[in-house]
Parts: sequence; structure tokens; C-alpha cells
Amino acid sequence: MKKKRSIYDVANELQVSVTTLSFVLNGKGQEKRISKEVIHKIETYIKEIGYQPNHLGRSLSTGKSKTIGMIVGDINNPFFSEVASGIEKIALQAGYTLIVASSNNELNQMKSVIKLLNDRNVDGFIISPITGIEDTIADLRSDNRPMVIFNCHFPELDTFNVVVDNKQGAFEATRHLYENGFRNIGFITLDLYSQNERIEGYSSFIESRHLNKHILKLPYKLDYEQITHEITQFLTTNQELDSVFFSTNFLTLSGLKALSHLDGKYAKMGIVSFDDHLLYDVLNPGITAIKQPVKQISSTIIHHLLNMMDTSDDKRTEPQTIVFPVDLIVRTSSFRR
Amino acid sequence: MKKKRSIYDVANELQVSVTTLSFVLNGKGQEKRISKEVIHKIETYIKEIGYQPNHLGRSLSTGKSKTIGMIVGDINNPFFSEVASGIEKIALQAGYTLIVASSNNELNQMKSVIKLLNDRNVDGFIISPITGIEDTIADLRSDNRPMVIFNCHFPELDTFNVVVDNKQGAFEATRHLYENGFRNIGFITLDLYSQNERIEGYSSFIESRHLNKHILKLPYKLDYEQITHEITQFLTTNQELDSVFFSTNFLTLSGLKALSHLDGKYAKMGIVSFDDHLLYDVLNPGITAIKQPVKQISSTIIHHLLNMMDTSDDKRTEPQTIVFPVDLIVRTSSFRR
DNA sequence: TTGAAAGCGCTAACAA
DNA sequence: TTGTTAGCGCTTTCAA
Repeated sequence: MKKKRSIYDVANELQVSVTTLSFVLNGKGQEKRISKEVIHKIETYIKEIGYQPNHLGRSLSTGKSKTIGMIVGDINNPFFSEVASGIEKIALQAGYTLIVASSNNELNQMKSVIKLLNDRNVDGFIISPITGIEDTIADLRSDNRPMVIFNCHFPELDTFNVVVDNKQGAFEATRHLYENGFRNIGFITLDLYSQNERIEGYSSFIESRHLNKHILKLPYKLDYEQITHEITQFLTTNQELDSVFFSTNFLTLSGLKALSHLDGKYAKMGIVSFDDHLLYDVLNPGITAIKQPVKQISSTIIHHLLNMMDTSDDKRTEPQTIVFPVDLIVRTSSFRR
Repeated sequence: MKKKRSIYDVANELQVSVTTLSFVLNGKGQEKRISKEVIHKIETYIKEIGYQPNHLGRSLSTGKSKTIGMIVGDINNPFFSEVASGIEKIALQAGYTLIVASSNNELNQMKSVIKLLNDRNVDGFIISPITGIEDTIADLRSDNRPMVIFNCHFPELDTFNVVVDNKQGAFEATRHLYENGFRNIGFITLDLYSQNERIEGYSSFIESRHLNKHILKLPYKLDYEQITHEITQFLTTNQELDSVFFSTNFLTLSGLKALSHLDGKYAKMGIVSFDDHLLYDVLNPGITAIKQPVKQISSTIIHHLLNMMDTSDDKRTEPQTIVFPVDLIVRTSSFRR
């Protein structure tokens, strides 16, 4: 691997000082009153030889790595991968590189990737948190690290959060089933912090109509087969159910699998899923879903983070929680068939 | 943000020299014959204050960033995200951070992210290439940069490649339809380099039985709606088709959508998809698919790359192409119904 | 308008 | 066995 030219080499070849060169390289030519000719000469030469300043040297010197660390539950989850790719795009344009790491919803894993990213001197964090990580976040926060929390948040921490109205979404999904004549609505969810508001939304509607709650809260670390098995159990032991509201995409898939294995009666169950999926449109019946505004979420996250990273510690945006409404995409699965 | 201790600060506090400290920090204590007590003292203190050497300083000094750059077509594609997360896991354990960037199948985008990653001093590349990128890859190659090519490859470049037997897979998928009685098999694919072998596989089988080819090659940059539209067109203008083989996951989704909009006759078409998907199992009929061995692919890629990065330029593994076989997962969509 | 040089944090050759 | 010190490539203060 051929060694790249350093700024000294280039300065030498150009017969200018490194200072001058550095100024021009950083677009401070005007500001520092470098002569037009010199600026031109430098720029031409740079382009010609394709010189690129070494990022590491620059980072070490400036203390900024121009890197953003993002921690999601699981990058294979379409919601996360879409948010991540939306963010990546804008980050790139702003000169930042995005490093995405998965926590797999495990506390230790999450702590260790935060540490890793920290050791890598990321300039900012984007985190989808899980229970138990509060302290770590509080530490980063008190250290004044630019950071945006998304997907769910801890109200007791004064962080900058971007979330959707999970409670309202779950409430409406449940109501939607109710309004279509379903009275025994089951709710299948995960034992994850991010699901709490959805549970609240469901419970809140059920209580408001004095219906019976049927909640299945699954450990988050089960695989597809196991979840399908658990759901099958749940459905068969709760014969009165006429409809189900799934709290995530993945659960819906397992749930549909489970339903398809059961007898005819189940083919008529009402179904709603939290999180939309391209395939829901293709299925028969089409699956009614709560859709999160992914584009808006990702763009809000990255713009605020960029803003925080550009601003000096003291006058950063106030901590706040931005809540996006969700959409109910009505398809046929939520109707009586 | 509080300033972190440097190695000098710590050396001072410990009353040892930076050299000693650096050696111990890098696990060279034994090798450099540092006394057991000193090693112990250092390790204890390090742990106590939670000191972590600055990565940038280290990288600048060693010339290794301990970072791997991966370029995929689109991180939202489940195939890529699964390969990426498999790689990330192993890379992390080996002390490497993975940066994943999407090319969106655009040449310029791909060139610019390769440049970006290069400027970021990544130690190795993992690339899913597209047409037109040959020269860039050849440059990296002649520069002796550790690199693994996957998904598809250019036989004329002597790179290290990890691919599946696309041709054989497509051949068998087509044969499978044939053996189930379908005689007018359409093939819907994309205008991407990575699809060429699949086209060959299809063509090869069709020719071997003297059947008629029906190929729809779509521009890769269409969105879901447009693709659905094009497929609908294709199906209605080729009334003789009794089955379709879709070249990618995403095409299958659009295709199913298109089929669902057409009249009853289409409900009986034979269907096979290249690339499996969790949902294929849930659909009715279940979609028969060619499944790539994702785990093996990702593990092979990263292990070989780690190996290349650990080895001095001259005695690296010979360039070679590792080809994995694919599996045909038979479900009901490929039977006469 | 330009140059010299210190410093960012770390590694490792060399000296002691 | 430990300490000194010269880089790694860049930014930026200070002086000219």
C-alpha cells in the first residue's frame, strides 16, 4: 500500500507553508487573506494529485471525529434500518460518517457498544434505549455529549427525544378493532421498555369500554419459532378472542404463522399490527397497521443532532421531546370477514 | 465534556514512564519484561479510573484504524442487513468497528463512499460491486488493500470473492417449475450486474428444454409502485405465462402485489423467488424460494478479511472465489394449484 | 500574507 | 527493566 502524501509533502511541492496550505484546505483562504493566486494554485494542484488530508491527523488535532454513533435494537428490523439509512444520507452530506451498532436489546451489549463508540470519539450519539441504560445515558448527558434519544425515552432524563405517540397509536388501533365489531381483543407484545406506552394505549382503551384485557408479554429474546409457539398457546387457551393487536412487526409475522396453523375459525380474526410493512399490502387479507413516519423521524433526529454538534455546550437546544403522530393504515384484516 | 486523561497524565499519576504504560496497555508487558508488580499496579489503576487509550492517537501512530468499511447495495435489503450484522458481530469481537454504507446501486455514490472510507483510513473493505466500479476496485487492489468482494464479482479482477452459485440456483429454480408442469416460465429481474448469473441460469435451463424465454429486465431504480406497474404490464402482455421466477426478494413483493390485482387466472401461477424471506412462510400459498446461506457467507467474508488484515502484504491468501451452493426451499407456490 | 513550531495522544526505536 | 524522544498528519497560535 503506497504511503500517501502528507500535508508537508504537498506544501513542499507547492512551495508554500503548511499553514497556508492548511488554511486553504479548510476553506479559510479568504478569511486568512491568502492571495487569490496562491489559493488557485493550491486548489488546482490538490485536485490534480487528488490529495486528501488524513482524517485521523485532523481529528486528533481538532478533537472532532466527524463521526456519529447510532445504537439500535437490531439492524435487521426494518424500522431501524430505514431510520438508519435516512440518517446516514443526511449525515454524509454534512460530512459525518455514521456507525450503526445493534444492542440486540441486551443491556451489557448496549453498554459495551456505547463504550466502544465513546472510545472511538464519536461526536454524537443516536440511541434507541432499553431498560437499565438510564445511568449510562445520564453520564453521557452530564458530560454534555450531543445525543438524541429515539423510539422510546426516559421522561426523568432531560434528553432530547424523538418518538411517536405510541400510546395514542395503540389506543386507536384497539378502538379501530372495537369499532369494527370486535369485543375480545388480545394484545401481543414484548417485554421491552419501548413497548410500555403501547401497552398503556391498549389498556386504556380496553378499560374505557370495560372490556377484558388479554395481554401476552413475551420475552424479547425468543426466536421466530418460539414466538410462534407461544402465540399459538395463547390463542388456543384464550378461545374467546376474536381479534389480536400485535405490538411489533416481527410479532405479527409470527402471529400470522400461528394463525395459519390453527383451524378455520381463526382465519376470521381481526388483526392490526404496530409498524407497517411492505408485505402487509400483499397479504390476503391485507394487514391493517399503525405506520410510523420514518422519514420525518430520521430527518428530525439527524438535524437536531447536527445542530447540537455545531453548537457550543452552553447554548444548545433545550432538551425536549418531539412526538410524532402515527397513521392507521386500514386494510382488510381489521374488518369482520 | 470533561477532557479525558492522556497516557501522560496516567503515567504521571502512576509514577511510571509512558513507555512502560503503553507496553502494558497493549498487552506487551510480559514480552517487554515489565515486572509483575508494575504490571499489576498499572492494570489495577487503569481499571479503577476507567482509562481508555485514545483511539485516534493510536491509529495515527500505528497507521491502523481498526475499522472495516462495507459497501452494500441497500442496507434495507434484508439480505444485506443480515450479512452486515453477522459480520459486525465477529468484527467487534476482533476489535474492529464496522462502517456500513449503501451505494444505492449508483456508480457515483459507490465511488464516493469508497473514497470516503478510504479517507477514513479503513483497514479493509467488504464490497458488493456494481457495473463500472471495476477500475476503482482494481486501484485498491493494486494498492494491496485488504478487501473481500461478495454477492457478485468480476472474474477478470484477481480479488478474493465470496459468492453463491447464482447460476445454478436460478437453473434449479427454473427446473423446479418445469418439473411441476409449468412450461411458460417468465423471469423478472433487474438491470444490475449482480443479476447476470441468475439470468444465465434461467436462460440455460430454458434453452436446454427448447422453451421460450420471457425475460423482464427492470431498471434498478424504480420504486415499489413503478415496479408493480411494470410487472403488471409484463404479465398482461404475455398471456401465455403460467409461472414466474423473480430474481430478488423485492421483485417478488411487487410481483405478488401485481398478481393480486389481476383476475383469477393469475392466482394459479407458479412462483419462485430468489432470496428467502421470513414472510414467505406466512403467505398463502407459501412462496418457494432460493435461500442463500447468509451465516456462512458473512462468517467467511469476515474471517478472510481479518486474516488478510493480519497478514503482511506479501504472503496474503491467494485471490480466490469461494462459491456457496444455495438451497431451494419448496413451499406451495411452485405447485400446480 | 506567510512561516515556525507547539500540541493533539499514542507507539516504539533507542538509550540507559 | 524503564525512560527519552521522535514521529504519525493535521491545526492554529504567534511572530515576522
